[in-house]
Amino acid sequence: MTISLLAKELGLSVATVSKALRDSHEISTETKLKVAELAKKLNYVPNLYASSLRRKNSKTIAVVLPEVADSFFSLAINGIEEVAQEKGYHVLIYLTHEQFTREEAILNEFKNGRVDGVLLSVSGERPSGNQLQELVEAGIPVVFFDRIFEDIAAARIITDDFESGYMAAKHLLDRGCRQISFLSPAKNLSIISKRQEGYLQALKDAEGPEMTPDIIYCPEDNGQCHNTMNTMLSNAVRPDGVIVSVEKLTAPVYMACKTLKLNIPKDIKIISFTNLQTAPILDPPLTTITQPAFEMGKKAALTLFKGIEKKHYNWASENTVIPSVLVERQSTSVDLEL
Amino acid sequence: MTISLLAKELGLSVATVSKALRDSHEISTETKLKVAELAKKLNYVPNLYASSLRRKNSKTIAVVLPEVADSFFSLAINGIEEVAQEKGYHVLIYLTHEQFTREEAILNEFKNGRVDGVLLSVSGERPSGNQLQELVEAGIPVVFFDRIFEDIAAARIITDDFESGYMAAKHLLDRGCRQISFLSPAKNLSIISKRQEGYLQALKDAEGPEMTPDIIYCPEDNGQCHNTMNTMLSNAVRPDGVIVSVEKLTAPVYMACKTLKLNIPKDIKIISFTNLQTAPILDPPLTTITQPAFEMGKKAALTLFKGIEKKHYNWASENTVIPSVLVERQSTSVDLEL
DNA sequence: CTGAAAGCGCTAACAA
DNA sequence: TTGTTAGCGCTTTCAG
Repeated sequence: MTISLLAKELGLSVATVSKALRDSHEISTETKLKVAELAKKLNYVPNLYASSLRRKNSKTIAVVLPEVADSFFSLAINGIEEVAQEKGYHVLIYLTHEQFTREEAILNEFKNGRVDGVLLSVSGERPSGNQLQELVEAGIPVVFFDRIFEDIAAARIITDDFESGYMAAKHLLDRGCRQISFLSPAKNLSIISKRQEGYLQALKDAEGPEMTPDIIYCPEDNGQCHNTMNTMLSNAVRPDGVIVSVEKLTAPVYMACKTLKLNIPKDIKIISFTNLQTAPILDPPLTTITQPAFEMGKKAALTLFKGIEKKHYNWASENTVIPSVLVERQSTSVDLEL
Repeated sequence: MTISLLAKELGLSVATVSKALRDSHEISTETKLKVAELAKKLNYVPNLYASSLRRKNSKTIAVVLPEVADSFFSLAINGIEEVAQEKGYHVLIYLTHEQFTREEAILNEFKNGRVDGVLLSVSGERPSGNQLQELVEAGIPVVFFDRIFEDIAAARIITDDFESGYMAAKHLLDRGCRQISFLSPAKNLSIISKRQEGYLQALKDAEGPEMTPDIIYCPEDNGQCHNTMNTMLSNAVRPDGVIVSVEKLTAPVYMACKTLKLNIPKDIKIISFTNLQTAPILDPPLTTITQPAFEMGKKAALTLFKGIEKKHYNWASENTVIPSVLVERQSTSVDLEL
């Protein structure tokens, strides 16, 4: 089914049919009706590629993520998809698996009209600065969400990672912890560094004797990670509080505590950056710093469409910070109602 | 950057450049090299829409899911994306939110060359039979995964839901349960019915006095669900075993038990269909039936590409069943080492 | 081995 | 209000 077929059937020109289909003001209501009717009857679906080629837009956006097996990104996708569907846009999804080269290759493909805009959470290895710069210069709207690349002038939807890190540490301090470790994935992610800075600052600001920060790197391959944790927790001076800076390290820590028969929160208190919906039914229920994932996804998409629709000339300097919230549960409680 | 620009620069024709770019055998190695070099230097990226329009394929597949905030689908996406990226394909993602009308609208868009193939997990309301039929008839490869629509002849990648349901019930029976409830979402999903049938069969097959099945529907809006569970668990004859047929009902059940001070597994044993990675650190650790999510995604994509590449003439009758596995943990244990 | 030319389906000047 | 026409960038016969 093509426009020209419709046109022939109706005894009209392709131009007229095309305009009628797009509800142009220069077409009579009568013909519009006739066209619409036949289109429906014959189940006409426009060829998006033809129209994209001609109009130089594609009605599709790209979402580039490190991964999707993390509840933050899952929730964010929901937010993104919701507004995209509302706007009649299609959503392409790409996973970088935190690999720089993949990210580069992916972004490179967007330079030729493939997508009308890009939503990006940069990979851990290092951000694809050049590709990004070129994209932005090519006039393709880019919105960072959650994980940004500072050097590129693009809109940003983030949460307050420094604040959150500070908040997490402060929370543990308030609960009496004096030896707080910060558990970090090996990657040099900006958001993790910010959380880490917040943690360091909170230690500095704390009353009483100075505390020595303790940052522990846990590579993502399981074996290693488990060992690191076991060592950390079996040490003579083991932490009495742990900040888990990233969701995927939560389960390993809990498991390690179980193995070593460390009681949470009596022996050690744990707070974790996560959107896990099972936090309240963990053993014990986990105190979390929860990111507004859905909202961030939604807001990011909304901002991207501002850029795509060129409604706001300075949309690219938008810098939205949506606060994370600390939800206190038993993993950091002081009384032992467990 | 277009082919004709490259051609001009090189003093060649567009045809030659096009062929060189696609590594055609009718082009000399020398010119191929020259073309490749300049293309890289000028950062040429082919316009996918132009080539799609011409070739009638799009190098993109669609993945249509009920939702993504479920660990099964998150994991499946990873599998899908992996093989798509390997094949150089793009992945469009669409969420139906279990709504029939959305699913219909989405599928309808695929009729005009938008995608080369569709990976579909049907929505809960009811499957979009007509749209699907038309898609299949239009020659667009469709692969069902996890949730299928029986009446449509398309490849299927599923798990053994009847078996799993049977296995779950059998497991509880073996652990001494005599009053087993089956917790179901309100939707009429084929996979849930299969699990349910397995459960019913297991009850029938069980030795000893006949047991009355008890199927409890929990609508997805939270309040309702919570009430239903509270009622179920406060009844005079409350269940001593529960099969949670779908991931998202797990947390509510655990919460309800907590509220009612029911001890799992002493007072009530729970087994759940879920891919939650936090299952081992729940309170208590949760016995699960785990679906091979990543593998299913991967296999589904692989099968789809068979269809797209037309390598196997009868790929559409492929019907792969990947078994789920029962992982026993404390939520169904008989001794009270808790 | 290279090139000329037609056209994929649609849109947007411009004419009528 | 409708129609004519010229492409968008690419692929693909078919000639050279």
